[in-house]
Amino acid sequence: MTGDRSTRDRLLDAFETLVVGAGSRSATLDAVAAEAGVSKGGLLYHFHSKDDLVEGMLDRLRAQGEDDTVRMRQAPNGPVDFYLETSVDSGSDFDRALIATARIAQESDPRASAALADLREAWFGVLQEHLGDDSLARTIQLIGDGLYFDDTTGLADARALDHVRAVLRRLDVL
Amino acid sequence: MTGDRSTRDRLLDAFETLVVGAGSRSATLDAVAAEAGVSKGGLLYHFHSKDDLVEGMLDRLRAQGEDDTVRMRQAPNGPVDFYLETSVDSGSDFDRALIATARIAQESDPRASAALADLREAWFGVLQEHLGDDSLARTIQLIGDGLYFDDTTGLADARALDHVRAVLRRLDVL
DNA sequence: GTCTATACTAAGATAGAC
DNA sequence: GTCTATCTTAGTATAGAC
Repeated sequence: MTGDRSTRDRLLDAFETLVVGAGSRSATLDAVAAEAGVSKGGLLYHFHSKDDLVEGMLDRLRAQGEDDTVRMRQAPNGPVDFYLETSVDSGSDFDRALIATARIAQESDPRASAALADLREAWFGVLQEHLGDDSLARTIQLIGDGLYFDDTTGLADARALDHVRAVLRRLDVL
Repeated sequence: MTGDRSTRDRLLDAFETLVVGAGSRSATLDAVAAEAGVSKGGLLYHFHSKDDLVEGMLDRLRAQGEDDTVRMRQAPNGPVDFYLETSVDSGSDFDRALIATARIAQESDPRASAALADLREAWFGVLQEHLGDDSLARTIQLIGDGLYFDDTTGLADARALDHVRAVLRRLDVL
């Protein structure tokens, strides 16, 4: 068990990086292989098709998502602040997988949409459980979605999170 | 001045429809021409390239956006409710143009990002002016972004808007 | 102003050597 | 398990007829 990533993992990393950076359209087999430092044939040994690459990414995302909800429940500053903070892209592996998945979901891939929907349901569950208030939980989830959207569209505002915290304090949530 | 749309407009409509439905990758010249009921050659007479199609769409979006901020200022239930309501896709021409543009922005087209940023700045200006509160204006804008994001990712919740209104009433905004 | 035909290019995928 | 070479398809764009 060294820190080395397997070729398979490096290929998934490369795929996500390219999808995040320029859309799945630009994440061609050639580009993914080059980014991972592997030949196209090498890539196709691990993943039979581009579609297979998506499946592999979603499998990894699901595992990462389970870890995330556990951390959300146990977060020192509470699940709400944890959720908001992690809605802004911190550059983690999980963020990258999430952004890549959302992009692919928007290109009408039902498997990606389903994976995202599952994740969101889990997050909402933790928020609802903690707040005991559907409207508040939904609204906070929407704020998280907004932070996330702005980030991925290049519209991010550095002070956005502080503004949100100020408003949530008025609602006695933080 | 009849209700007929010019071929040029029908081509832009078709382009937006395809981008919204399946991403700009699927909005091929063949597909756009077919959707508009024109041959590929006919399309290329009006728009010299796919890129030209994007420019045409952005020009139209800017004009639609100016109309929208005027309506937002004059909305009977106030700008906040107008903004939130129009953040959910109502199927209007403007919504379609906006969703198409956001998708193209996410594929790293700086012109699309810039057009979106201008629109958002205008909306924020109206919210800020009406509320006199930066934190609240930003937070409401994020909620709108969240509503919009959920809509475009197939995660929309029919009751989301009601939940948001309930929370905003607690803040004496609505 | 719109059409058909076609050249060019890029991407996905396969086969088989090493 | 990874490589090179190659086939095939699909998409962009041009040329020129009508």
